[in-house]
Amino acid sequence: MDKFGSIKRTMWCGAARMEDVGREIAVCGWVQKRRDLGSLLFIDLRDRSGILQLAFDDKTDPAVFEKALTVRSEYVLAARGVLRERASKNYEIPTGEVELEVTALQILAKSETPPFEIVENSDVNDVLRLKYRYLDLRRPDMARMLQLRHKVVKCARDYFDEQGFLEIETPILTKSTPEGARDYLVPSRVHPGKFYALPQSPQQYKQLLMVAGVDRYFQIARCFRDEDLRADRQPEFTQIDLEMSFVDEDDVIAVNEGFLKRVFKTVLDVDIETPIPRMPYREAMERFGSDKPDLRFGLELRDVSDIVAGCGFKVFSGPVAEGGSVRAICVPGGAKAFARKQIDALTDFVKTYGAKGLAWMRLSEEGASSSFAKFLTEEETAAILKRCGAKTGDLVLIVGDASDKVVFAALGALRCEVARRMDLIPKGVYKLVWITEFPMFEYSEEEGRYVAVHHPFTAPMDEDVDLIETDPANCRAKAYDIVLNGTELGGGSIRISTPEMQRKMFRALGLSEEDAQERFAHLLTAFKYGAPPHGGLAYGLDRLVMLLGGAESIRDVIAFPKVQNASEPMTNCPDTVEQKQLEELHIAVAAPEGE
RNA sequence: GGCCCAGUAGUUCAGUUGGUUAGAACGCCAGCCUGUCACGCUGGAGGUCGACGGUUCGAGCCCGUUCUGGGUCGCCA
Repeated sequence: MDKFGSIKRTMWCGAARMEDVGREIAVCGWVQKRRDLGSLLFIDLRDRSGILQLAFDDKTDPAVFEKALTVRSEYVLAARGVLRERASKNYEIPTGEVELEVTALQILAKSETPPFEIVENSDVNDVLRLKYRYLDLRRPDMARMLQLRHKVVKCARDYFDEQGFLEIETPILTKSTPEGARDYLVPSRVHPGKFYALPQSPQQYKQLLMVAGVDRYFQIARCFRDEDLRADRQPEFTQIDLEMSFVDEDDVIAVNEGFLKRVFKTVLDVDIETPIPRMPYREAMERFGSDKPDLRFGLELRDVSDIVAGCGFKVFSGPVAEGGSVRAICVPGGAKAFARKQIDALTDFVKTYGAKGLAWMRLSEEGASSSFAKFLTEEETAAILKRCGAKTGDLVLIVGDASDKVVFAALGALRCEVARRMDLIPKGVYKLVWITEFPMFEYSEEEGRYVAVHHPFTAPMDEDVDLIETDPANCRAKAYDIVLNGTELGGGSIRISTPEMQRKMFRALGLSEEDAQERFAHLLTAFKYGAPPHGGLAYGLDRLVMLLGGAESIRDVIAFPKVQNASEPMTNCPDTVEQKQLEELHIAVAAPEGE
């Protein structure tokens, strides 16, 4: 092993080009590959920028050649020499026309054979990758993803700085205000029996910053939610969080359209059209069965409740009578694409969303077949087909349920599933949409009360203020989500900024005056001293990077992510702690079940 | 908490109806090779078939339990 020092890097591996030929350069990196041709030896040296071929010849310098022969995969090298044009070129890689004729070589570290090959697009299983994440991150696609993430964050800092925003850090140790997701708790040593909570978002702090006169705040904010993981959900994640004073919805949306335009141009060189279209929540649900509609394809929902309300088929008339609905999607060309077996699979699919079943009609060239036509009159069937715009060759899929929520969930998901199966989703297309006019409240069967759809600091729409008390279910909020290709990228709202309205809101949520005071005294008190009208938005940075980078999982854009049971295979956390630590924190741990 | 899927060499996988000594590719090791870049050629090492239990003359394969991971519903203001 050689001592580091005599060879200092002058160039990244991936930067060498024809115009550098003849220069003496030095590079550092890891051995990607060694090709031994006898008295000729090539080593591909890799750093985060790319790969450069090192060339060794036993006649030119036998000592350097002998040393190069001992090198293995993932050894760390420093190499100096003169860059030269290759005798035979490789046009597949950016540095493929040149190579380094090495005259000085240092082996800075040896390496055992890694547990998996460090190559692009490897499909090694996730746990192994995460256990050796530092090796996984050497892979060019992963290195690129980290660089892309940096670019997005830098773009956010640059843009919001230009727009007059101040970046301000808010606490990680905060007060638990149980409304929404489960909190991660941190025990206090100084206050026995008391706990901090890790922030689910900096929501209340950023509102207090508005009261403080900061006027425009942003933060790259780490957030924590103790809920089950998904492909696009991690227990700790990062928001681009911002808040503005003296603004209405249009102001917040305008600033953020500027940011989105910038980030798409900077990162992907894609021009997005502004203003970005807006769609009220109700319309999104009616047309797409989702508050995050994917607008890259059609397959819109059609309400056929009125047609089947009085029909003889209980599966259809029942839900309508019980206050629900019956809705359909028409799949052009679906009659051929979906045989009975595939339709059965779709039926199982909608059942996972609570639907009782899936009614269907195939309009094949050879004639129609259907799961429901025999229960309806010809006129009723014809009216359904007309409503859907169904033609020969199409497939009509129908879900009815006493709960609109179930119908929308099932058909909204089904529409995406069908589009995936029929390959209807165009590549390289970015469809952004603002979803607006969200409901303020949603009735929670579990809690037996109304809960905030967004959060309890969201302001109602001016024309719906009175509905908070008279008809909460129909009260709409000044809330908006930005949706990209069927994924919620971010969301925000105009906030309540008077103590009266905030109290009214807490009352509607079934929070007593005492409870509200206990949990939110800081906010209610602050509002007494002159809170400016304010509002903001937060992006899920990880999701944004995932979509921009074309990653399939949020794990691919986070340096050290957790696996599904919220543990981390590399450090093996969470883990037990010493009894002494527990005692200092005044914590007694019950023995795990079964011990 | 529910449902679905997967677990075989270092890695990615194949393994027929339950039947001899569990295979391939890549990787690894050794030898040869002067223009490779998925280098090539020759040879070699490498396996508790996730674990436990059961059925059977016999289990990688069938059954049960369990562990690990992935996806998903619930959950995620």
